[in-house]
Amino acid sequence: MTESSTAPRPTLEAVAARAGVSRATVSRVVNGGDGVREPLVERVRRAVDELGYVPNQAARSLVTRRHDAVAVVIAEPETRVFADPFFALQLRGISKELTAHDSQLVLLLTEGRDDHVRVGRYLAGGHVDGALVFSLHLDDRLPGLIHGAGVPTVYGGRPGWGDGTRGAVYVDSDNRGGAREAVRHLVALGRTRVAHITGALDQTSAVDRLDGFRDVMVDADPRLIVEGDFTPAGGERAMRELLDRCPELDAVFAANDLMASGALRVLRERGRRVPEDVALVGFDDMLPVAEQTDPPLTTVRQDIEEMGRLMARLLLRGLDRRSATEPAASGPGSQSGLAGAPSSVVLPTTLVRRASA
Amino acid sequence: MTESSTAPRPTLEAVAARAGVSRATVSRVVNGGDGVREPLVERVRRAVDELGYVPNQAARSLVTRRHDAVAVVIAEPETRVFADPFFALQLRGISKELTAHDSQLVLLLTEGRDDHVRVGRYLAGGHVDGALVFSLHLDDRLPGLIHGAGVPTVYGGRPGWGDGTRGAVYVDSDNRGGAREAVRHLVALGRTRVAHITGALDQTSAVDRLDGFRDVMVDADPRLIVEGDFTPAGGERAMRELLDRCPELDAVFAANDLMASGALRVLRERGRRVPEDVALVGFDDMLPVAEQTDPPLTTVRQDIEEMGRLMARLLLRGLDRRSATEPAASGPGSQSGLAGAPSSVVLPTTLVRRASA
DNA sequence: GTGAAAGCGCTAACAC
DNA sequence: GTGTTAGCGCTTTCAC
Repeated sequence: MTESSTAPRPTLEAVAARAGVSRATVSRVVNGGDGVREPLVERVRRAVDELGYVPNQAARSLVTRRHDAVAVVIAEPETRVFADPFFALQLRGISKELTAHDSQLVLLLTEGRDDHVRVGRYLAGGHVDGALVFSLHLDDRLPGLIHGAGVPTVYGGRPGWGDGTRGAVYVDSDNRGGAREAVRHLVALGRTRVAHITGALDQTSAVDRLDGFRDVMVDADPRLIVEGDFTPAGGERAMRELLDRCPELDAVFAANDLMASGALRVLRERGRRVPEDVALVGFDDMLPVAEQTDPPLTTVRQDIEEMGRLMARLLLRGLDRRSATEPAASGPGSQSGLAGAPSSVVLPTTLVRRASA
Repeated sequence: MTESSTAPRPTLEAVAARAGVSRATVSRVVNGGDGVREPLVERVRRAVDELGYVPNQAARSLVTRRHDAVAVVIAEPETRVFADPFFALQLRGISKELTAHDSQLVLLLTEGRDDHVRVGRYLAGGHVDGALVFSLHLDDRLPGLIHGAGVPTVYGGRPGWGDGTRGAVYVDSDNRGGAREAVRHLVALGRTRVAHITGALDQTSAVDRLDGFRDVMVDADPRLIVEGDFTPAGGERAMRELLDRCPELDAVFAANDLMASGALRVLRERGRRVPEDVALVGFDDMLPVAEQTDPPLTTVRQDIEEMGRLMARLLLRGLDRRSATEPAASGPGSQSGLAGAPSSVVLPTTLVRRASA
């Protein structure tokens, strides 16, 4: 294992001794140096460099109760977690924003229900200043546990109505509006037998997109709606079922691009031309997928990285606000529902027209 | 922001008071309960539950110098970071192993050179017990910084020969052997004009695969080797160049599946049949890619998730060993090169035959 | 076996 | 401005 000496790291004390000042002064310099005269600042800085001093974060957190760290919880029980670039993009957005704010990203991946308790315990343990939580499923008890942990939280996607999610702050896309636009586009193309491959219906994004579909296809033939699971394989399966049940369909709206790509393969395999025989619209505008299918996908774009960034920004803003007002507002039982508290954001979507519809 | 009361969390002290014992006893119970008599253990446990006590990790770390956290550093400057399922898979493997060991995963994504200093500082700050580092580029100063930080580290992929990487522990695939096998397969198929699309040559994996290619195609026409960058777009670009330079080529070995998929598109676009006119082999066996291209890719499989798991296991084993021997071995300047220290692992690869070659 | 007491390294009042 | 001091909540000798 690569590593250098196990020599004990220098402490504030050591720096103070070397610079010939008190620990308090060193502390001030290390934390910005306000209210310390220039020559001293200089002396301390030099001592810090010479000794290679780095503050011990544990000691600092112990007194400040800040950690400059945020947990990112991805509650995806299945193998799907990362195969989907979706999470990756959100993570990037989050990472950028946190970095800019000098906060660390602690990644909590949950593989199954058991992990939820672990996550709850971790959050309650006061390791992090806040949490960003994704991909909740309707029956999750995670929100309850998180609520119980008393950690400021922003959700990615509108959470369901489980424990502790009323009043929750979240960032979401306009899933319903986007779906509506997608289906309207198909209708405008003259398609009349429009099918829908839904996402996993235990997630609000899938439900909202289905609602959007129904908004336009008010009395859609129920055979034209099949539940998928957001994976390419699920898209294939759903497409086969649709084709079997309703061979005369002339358009498909898939709840994400990954499923659309699966559907596309099945359509080709069954000899349907896209878009001539069947028009196809996806959701996400995940470039590596949407641009590289043949034909490229018409899809509903949501700015995923921006969603991530926004979540982080919302959380950090809340934390700053709270630490600013803390002395006054804190106390047993106080809720953080102050005026000016961050509130949820729903981002608009746009239809991107390519060749598939 | 969702959260419950800001009521101060109970401390050891509080639990001790409630259970009618000393802090020391509570601490013992919380940490396993050895050497505490059963009735007391029970009393303390109940008090813990009733109060909802969760240990404050900062306080604990301050004295134990353990953090039960491991940093995962992904040094990928470009947008590519996550679009590539490669990282995702490794992360999953790592996450599983860390979880089983009750360690947290702190994700450090670097977007550019500037971030390296930040990462170095973070690691030196003693936030984590060790680090897992990926995707180093040859000119990276990251290894130097990490070495300087004095944190036990395991690398993903053989690091180059920058600062502080001699003697480094790493987990890698047998890139050279795998490449050899791929190219031999093409040769066995009767192909004589075998081209190679390399990965980004500032990474050892790309260099090793190129070496493997050369091992078999001993005096390959230099026009048949084009540098790619591990992305689909890079694969397309490289394939175009190859076709322009050397239209008579009859086989291509791409250094990963993503580039192979790009190459495949270009081959189709230029009217070459795969595998009839041009046989194509990839590397990775990234299922969502390799299985779903048309035709499916023949490729060199490496077990990426297992690599991640192994990296974590190696690191954790090293940490355990070290904390066990610490009292004796530590001291200024001591290196952790003890007998029994984990050493690097190179995992075998296997050729997976599908339709493309 | 259990408790008392001494810090871990730092920040934040409060004096000077 | 700068130093002094009192903890933050926990683990860990060391007595009993």
